[in-house]
Amino acid sequence: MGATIKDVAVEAGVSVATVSRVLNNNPSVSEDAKKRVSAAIDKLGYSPNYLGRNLRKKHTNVILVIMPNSDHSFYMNIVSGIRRYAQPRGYSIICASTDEMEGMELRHMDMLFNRIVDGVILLGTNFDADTLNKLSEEYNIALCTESVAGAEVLTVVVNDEKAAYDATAELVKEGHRRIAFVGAADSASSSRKRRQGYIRALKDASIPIKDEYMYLGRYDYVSGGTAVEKFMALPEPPTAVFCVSDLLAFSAIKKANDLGLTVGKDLAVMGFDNITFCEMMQPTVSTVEQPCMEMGREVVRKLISNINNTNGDKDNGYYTVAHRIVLRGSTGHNDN
Amino acid sequence: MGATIKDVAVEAGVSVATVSRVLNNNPSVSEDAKKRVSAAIDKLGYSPNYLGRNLRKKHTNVILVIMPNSDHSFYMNIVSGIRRYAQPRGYSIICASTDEMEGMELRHMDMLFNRIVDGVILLGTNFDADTLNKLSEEYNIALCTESVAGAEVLTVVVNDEKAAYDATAELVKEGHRRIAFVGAADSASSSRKRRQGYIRALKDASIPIKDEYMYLGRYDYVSGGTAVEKFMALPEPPTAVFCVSDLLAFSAIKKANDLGLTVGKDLAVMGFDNITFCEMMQPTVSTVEQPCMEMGREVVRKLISNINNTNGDKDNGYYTVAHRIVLRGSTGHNDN
DNA sequence: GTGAAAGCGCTAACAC
DNA sequence: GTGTTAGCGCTTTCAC
Repeated sequence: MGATIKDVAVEAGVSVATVSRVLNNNPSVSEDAKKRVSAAIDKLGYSPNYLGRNLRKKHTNVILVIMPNSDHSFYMNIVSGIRRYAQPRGYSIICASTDEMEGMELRHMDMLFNRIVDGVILLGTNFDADTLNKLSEEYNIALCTESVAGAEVLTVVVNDEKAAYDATAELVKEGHRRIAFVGAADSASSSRKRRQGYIRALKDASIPIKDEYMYLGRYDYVSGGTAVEKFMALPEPPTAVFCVSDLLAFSAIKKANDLGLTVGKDLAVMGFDNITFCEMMQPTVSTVEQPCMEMGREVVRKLISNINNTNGDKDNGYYTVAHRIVLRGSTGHNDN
Repeated sequence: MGATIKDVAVEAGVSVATVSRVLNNNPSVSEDAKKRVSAAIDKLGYSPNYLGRNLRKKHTNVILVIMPNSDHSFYMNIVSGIRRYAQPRGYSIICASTDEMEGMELRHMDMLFNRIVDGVILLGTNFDADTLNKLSEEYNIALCTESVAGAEVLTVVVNDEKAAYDATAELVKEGHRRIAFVGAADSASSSRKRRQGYIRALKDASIPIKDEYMYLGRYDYVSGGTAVEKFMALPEPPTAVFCVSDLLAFSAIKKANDLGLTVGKDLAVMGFDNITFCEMMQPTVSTVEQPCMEMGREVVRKLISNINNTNGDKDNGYYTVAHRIVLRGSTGHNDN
């Protein structure tokens, strides 16, 4: 088992250099030699050992995507977008997830330090700006969906502030004046920015900001329900809730249902992300769509360009990509 | 950038062999040397190049998981189980997904052929038994959640026939006599087996099998709704529907709702997999739970043992793992 | 306890 | 158009 380039060479009666040349589509090799090498490869069932190749070439053509957790089906859409761009260009994409465990992110980054991958795309990160900047000097990294303030690192995100502004403004337009907000802790820059957008939209509509209409928990499922429970116990409960993730919206909707409210009528709920399940829920859920495919494509496109950029001027820009408000049943709109 | 073992050696005033020894925790190295090497490593910010290391060691300690698509959040739970076992044992797990595209599976397997990974776990496959058997001779591969008939390859799955039998029997026990089935094409062994289990359960209850109560589509979301639409147009529509995936159940439920039926009362729906969203749906959905964590753990445990088994007798066994029926709102049970 | 040196499989100068 | 050879960064015998 495990034929090497040398085996192929003797089988084909040529030197290893010639074999290597046909492997790499080097034009300067005769038709005859090419044919004999191909035959030998087939006969021996040879495939090149990439450890040797990559060691020599000093790059691997694989890019690692690190996700904070694995239950956001939203991340998968980004990965799809990344893959669709990268694969035809000779890059393999591999994924790892942090499962929100301490130290895991750094563990995964080892693949970068150990030269197993050429670059890393972080779909959310716990690294601070300093660390990121230092990392970015020596390695090719990029942020996607979650920026970090002060980090001069290639990042592509949605304009979170504007997106939240638009979502909230839409709720206002529907006639709501008592609009609550469910966010994650402000440490997540996306949630912080969305909260700012929410506040700005209320201000623009001359609606006073109420602390009791703001709930900050975690990005995951449970917090939404807790928030709604709290909101609905208020003397003046809100008529609309804007959640910074669809998962949060789902749990908010469920709790509202349990409380006997008809979502879309008694209470409007708006999510964020537009994951597939939004259309499967009952009612379907309104949300802010992040253009996952496009984000994935853009971030990997720029990252690859950085990787191939030997002269030091890499693109560490901050790019935003257009969001879209999707109105469905949970805000009283018709489906389809 | 990119210090090598040689740099560390000169910095520490020792030979590369000694550096390598401390890197690999070889006991036969003096405290003093160890200290100097560690200092040099820190100073230079050195991390070993795994391409060199792996080339020499002839293994990489990474295992690849290939998924048929990326929207089954169910797969992610298996990957979690795999990771939780593998990581503490020095193995990295990386994921790739086929996105149901022709040829992608083989493309990903290249990582195995190219020695980039030590083994592969297939969460569903398009390879036939012959191919799999041939592959398994030379490489370490395993199947999980989806077996293939005639393949003598390490596989761990749920007993699909029995699981479907139990699910259907439960529906019978609830008093249903008109029970429909929504499956994927029989080419998917899991779906075929589940259909067999469904049939056996009906037979055991002396309920005649009706062709018009059987719908075979795809594993994904849409088919469920189509099926329900068809079923409900029947002169004698079913009172219960068993779907071979939760996604199918979700879409069945949605369609039933659209048709004005109250799921859990007018129509019972049972899914398969127990993905997280089952608890978020309205009503919550009853299902057959596959013990993802356990499956992941078992399959990777056995695969790693195969990888480390230099003498040729590898474990190509077929293992099943216990399923569990979870009763929720969609079959009229309380959510608790 | 430590170092010199061979070699893992491959690519790329260089020579012819 | 082809072969020879050095060497990518590392581990591991084998001497000492």
